[in-house]
Amino acid sequence: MDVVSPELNSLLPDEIMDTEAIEDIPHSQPGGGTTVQSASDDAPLPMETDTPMASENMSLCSIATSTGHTQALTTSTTSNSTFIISSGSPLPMSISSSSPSLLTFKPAMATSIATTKTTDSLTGTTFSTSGLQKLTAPFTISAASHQIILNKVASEAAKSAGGPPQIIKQEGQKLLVTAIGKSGQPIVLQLPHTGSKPGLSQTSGDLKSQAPQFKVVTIGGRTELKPILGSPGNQLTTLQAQQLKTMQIAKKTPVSSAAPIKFIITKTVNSKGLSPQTSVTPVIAGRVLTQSSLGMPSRTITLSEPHNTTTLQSITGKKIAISPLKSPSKVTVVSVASPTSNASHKSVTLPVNVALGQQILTVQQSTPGSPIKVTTSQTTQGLKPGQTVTVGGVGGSQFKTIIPLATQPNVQQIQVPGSRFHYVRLVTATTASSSGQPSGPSTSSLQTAKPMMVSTGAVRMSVPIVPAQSIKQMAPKSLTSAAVVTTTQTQQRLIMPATPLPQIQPNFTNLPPGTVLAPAPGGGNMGYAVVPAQYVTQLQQSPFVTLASSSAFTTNTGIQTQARLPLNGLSAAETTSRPRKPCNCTKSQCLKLYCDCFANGEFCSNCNCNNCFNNLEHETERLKAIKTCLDRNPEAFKPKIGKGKEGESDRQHSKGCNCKRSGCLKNYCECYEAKIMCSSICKCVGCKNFEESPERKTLMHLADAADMRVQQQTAAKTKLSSQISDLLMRTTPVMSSGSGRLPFTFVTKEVLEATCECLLEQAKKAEQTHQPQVEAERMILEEFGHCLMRIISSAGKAKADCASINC
DNA sequence: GAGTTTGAAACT
DNA sequence: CAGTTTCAAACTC
Repeated sequence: MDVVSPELNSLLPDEIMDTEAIEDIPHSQPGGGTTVQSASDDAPLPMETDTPMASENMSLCSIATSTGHTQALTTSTTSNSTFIISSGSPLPMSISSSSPSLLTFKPAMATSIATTKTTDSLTGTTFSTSGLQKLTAPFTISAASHQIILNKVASEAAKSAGGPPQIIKQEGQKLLVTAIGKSGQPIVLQLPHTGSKPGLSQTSGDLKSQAPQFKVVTIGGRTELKPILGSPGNQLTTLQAQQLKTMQIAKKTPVSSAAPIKFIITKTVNSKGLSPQTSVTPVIAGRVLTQSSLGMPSRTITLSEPHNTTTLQSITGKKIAISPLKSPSKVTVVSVASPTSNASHKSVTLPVNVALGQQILTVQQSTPGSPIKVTTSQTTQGLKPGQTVTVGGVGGSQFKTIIPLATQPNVQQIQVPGSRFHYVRLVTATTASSSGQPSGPSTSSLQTAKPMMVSTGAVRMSVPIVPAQSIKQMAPKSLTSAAVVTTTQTQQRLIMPATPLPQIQPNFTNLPPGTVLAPAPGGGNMGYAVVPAQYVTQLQQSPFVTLASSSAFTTNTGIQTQARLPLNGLSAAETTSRPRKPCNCTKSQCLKLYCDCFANGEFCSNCNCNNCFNNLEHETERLKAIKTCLDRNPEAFKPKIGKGKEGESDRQHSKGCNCKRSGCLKNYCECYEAKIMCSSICKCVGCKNFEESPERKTLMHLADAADMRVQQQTAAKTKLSSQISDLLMRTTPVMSSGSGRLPFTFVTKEVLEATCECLLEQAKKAEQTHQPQVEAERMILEEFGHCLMRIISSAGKAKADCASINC
């Protein structure tokens, strides 16, 4: 085990999120026999999220009942870090570490949660799995380090199931944990070799060719991570492991028969946030992931975070608690599978996406039959079928997230901008266990689609939560993967695969900013719906949006809210504050880069376009168009204006302009439009858009003057407006008293006629004296002013009289 | 608001 | 890759 240093941590996002790698890895792996995999496909792997907390508690428990073995993984951190893993009896596992640090793998028949306090670092070299396998390797968990990587990597030794002891190696600063075997089978925690050979650590369960890896990253300064690995229980799946494989989305993952899962994510202060519904084991000032014990119908996972009140929203059967986290905080999502694997096989995919200030929380599930409860604290965002919500970070941080979908339930990732990531680990217990609420349809607080909002620093995204009923209806499409991809700088992309669509799968890394791949409306073979990130927000505004069915998206085209993501180097504030210009496309169907909406990865809304296909109703066409654009230019959706090293002064057009006639001093020029100067890469002719250009300076001055004028006018209007309101406010009491009237109320028909006569008289007078027109107008206006003054004066006197009389 | 100009995008 | 066409925004009147 290794702990990843902060520096490495900062590098992880790209590393983890590399979608290409994701796709490639599965294929590159040798036969399944050599691949380390989790126990069973059905068993979801627990995911965990790290957040930098001064003190945190985390616990993950996964339970597999079928074998009567309970697996519990608990990680608790109290001001320090603790790593505890308990596994079913067949697999006693222990990691000994020198005090004060403690790392423990401990078998438990039922759910066991162990909490240990550790000092800043944990180190150990031995990992034993009840003789089945023994892993010995130096490992370190240090509070200072912020990452823990669980990786499914095969080691040579691991290639033979139940073979020679496996080793947990400390490599660099990464911690890899591999394969979870079925009950009674060895679990391997392994640090990846530099080699890419997939290892295998598990004998039971289907071995998939994929060698999933998942990384758990702890964010934040001092958090320690406590990666947990599922137990050898029957139903721990390779799948989960694969999912956890951070960015690798298994294209062909076995459909997990995961039992109902409850997700509870809570941000708690001293466990205050724990939802009553869940059997949560509060951990000391940290996050608690709790799992129920064997035989219990519980599937609750609670993530608690200090200083939060939790509002629970429940979907029958499953609970999802989402805790908004403050940037350095952690988000944890845990899912526990219910024992009802045999129950009705309505698989439910319940994605919960939460965008937190700088955190992303995603919850996903596919569960058979049982209701789902979602608990959310603070703002939440919606749920989508198969979906993922990613929240963008701010400040140039990039993060990419790929989240496995239905077929890979239980794995979720949370990413935080910057080097801080949050991974959500969903723990699935194949057996029912926990004291969570029964999976009755009734108890859900999410009876209606309720948008959950999570405040995000610069970016806010939300997704409506699907009512429990709808969720049940959600087609358990065997989604192979879900991905959230954030590409450039502050841009974010969400990818929500619904069903496999190999032929059209876009290059995730190049999708338009803020793109979400969601189940395509209309189903069909289309597996992806590319949804602009802001559309997620749009969706949430419609209370009737149902994530359960993809068709729901099609009904929400009118939603307008734009949660724009920063583009072209502009700050989030800039982009969000400025309303998007509606396009006027007539021939491109808004599916070409001519269309600004499309080019920005947005759906058209409130546009003036004709025959627009840039909407969910035409997701198929839209997706194809995106693919076409990406084929033509992989950078097509990336910002043209790169952000300079420091400040805007260094911003530069990625390709340069080609202006011929505008001198690069008109908005035709992309450089000028972006308010940057042309650079050497520009191919413009007669360029005047350079630093010393007098024309440019003149234009700049004019522009500044114009801006100033506008500002002054705006200020004047505001002031006048406030004065008028103030005047009205002052006069209101008079009116309300019934005894007074506003001056204009004195403008009766008679007064009006008299005024007009005065004005006409003045006009005649001017005419008779042969005054020029200008002078005549002046005289008339003057007279009009006098008239007004007399009216106002009369009104004032009348009010004064009334007041005196009343007194 | 209609028409023109412009340059990026798309096409060949 | 270069030349041409298409397109929609920017601009002018």
